[in-house]
Amino acid sequence: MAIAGNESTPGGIESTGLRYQQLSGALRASIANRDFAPGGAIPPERTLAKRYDVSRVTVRRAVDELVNEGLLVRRHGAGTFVVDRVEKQFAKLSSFSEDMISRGRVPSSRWLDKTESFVTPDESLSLGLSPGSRVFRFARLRCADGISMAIERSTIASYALTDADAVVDSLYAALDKTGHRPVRALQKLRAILIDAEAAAIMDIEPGAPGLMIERRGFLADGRIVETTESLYRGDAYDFIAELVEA
Amino acid sequence: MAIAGNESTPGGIESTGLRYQQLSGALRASIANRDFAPGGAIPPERTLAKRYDVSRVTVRRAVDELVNEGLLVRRHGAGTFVVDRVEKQFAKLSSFSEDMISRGRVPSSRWLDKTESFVTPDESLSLGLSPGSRVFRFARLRCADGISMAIERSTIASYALTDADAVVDSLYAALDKTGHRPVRALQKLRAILIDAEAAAIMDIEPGAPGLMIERRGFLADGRIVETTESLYRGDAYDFIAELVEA
DNA sequence: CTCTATGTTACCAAATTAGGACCAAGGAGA
DNA sequence: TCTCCTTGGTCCTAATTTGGTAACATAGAG
Repeated sequence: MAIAGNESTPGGIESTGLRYQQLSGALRASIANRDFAPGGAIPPERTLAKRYDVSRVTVRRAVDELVNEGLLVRRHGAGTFVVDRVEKQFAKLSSFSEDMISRGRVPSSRWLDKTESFVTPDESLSLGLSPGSRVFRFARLRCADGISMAIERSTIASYALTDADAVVDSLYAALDKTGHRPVRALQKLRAILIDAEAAAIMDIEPGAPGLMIERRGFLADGRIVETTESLYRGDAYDFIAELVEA
Repeated sequence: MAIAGNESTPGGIESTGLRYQQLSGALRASIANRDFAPGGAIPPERTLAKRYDVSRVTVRRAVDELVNEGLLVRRHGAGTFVVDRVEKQFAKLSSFSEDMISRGRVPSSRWLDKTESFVTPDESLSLGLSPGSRVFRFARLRCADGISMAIERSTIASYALTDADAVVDSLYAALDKTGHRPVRALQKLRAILIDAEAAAIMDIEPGAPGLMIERRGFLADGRIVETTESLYRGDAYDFIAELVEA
């Protein structure tokens, strides 16, 4: 298989134009799809160069990216290996309920939304669903000891749940029942100011500091089953993570 | 596709009539629509010139506008790229400079403090040092491509460095030389509002969202060699973490 | 006329990519 | 142990692509 060429796509999405970026994307997909087994070696650089019809320099640059991202590890003379994340277990961010319980607080929540509808174009991209697919939407106000702590908005691919009411308390418990609980997740986190709408729901002042966390949950086969946007109160929540050397 | 002509719009909004402004508007839209992927390259100038049927000079002026607005970045010999929010690999233990270099951005910093002194009682606890021990203190304004990104305040156990001036550029590089680079770290992260003092240093508005990260760096033998408080601009920094759901 | 926006052309400089050579580390088998 | 092969690590040269810059021409507005 060769990487797509560099010809322009007049009405469509632009390709980056840099071959090593296209290649690193292809490799990233192979890792996510488990084409390259976690902990196992990926094909040697010379093989990849032939397979994708690029030079070894380009392969090395593409692999460099993934090594920098921590997805791959090189071992001189042995090969390049997919990092096995199950053994690392660093940066384990526990779920809201678990987190609250471990702090000796009582978690509760109020439903803001619990519906089934069609994907938006944005979601069809991020969930990898075809336009017109159905999804479940859940939104909850999360509280600890009766004090509002966060707003959680989840979108779930329709194949993962029988119906919206299958989620009574824990979303992940419901996904577990259908065998669609994510085994891996990517989280993106940034600091924002809490806007008027969210502030009203949480009964706090607008403009307060907040943490926005976007999570994409992956199934074992690489499909994205869940996207969740969580907005945490900055004045009430700390995140702790343990890091290891890259 | 060609840009709309120059005819006047009688009752409507005044079109500028300058082709490069129309073009920069079209490009701005393409960026907003994600037709040009964030972080990816836009088509080369010669391609844009052909596609929009304008000269390369005009393309360059249009691109100049977007570069000045900070939406695009040029890289000689490589292409012009859509600026993406910095995504920091939260689970990866790397220093600011290493992180920026690996992303192809140019790190720089301004020293705010670089001294040797005695531990405070607080620090003697967190660093595990006996009262009266000496420590190095470093504080820097961190920039990427000349734009302020964070304020970093580090305290280093004195055994880990020969003298304060050993840190020229990268703190972790200096620690590496003496064999005292942390192999593990604990980070605590929370959202805050940037106060007047920090805002003045970073040249931004007070009250902007920020991420405060406290890090304790451990040596292989378990000693804490480093404590760092970093204040990141919320509008310029994303943190990403990959995790395994329990 | 001048001034400005734009087009055309040419060439320079920097980055990517290709392709190759050689070295060093690791593993497999005699 | 030793040898041989594979694999990543490093260096080089050359071609191609891409942005950087300059000189000059053209058209329209004032």
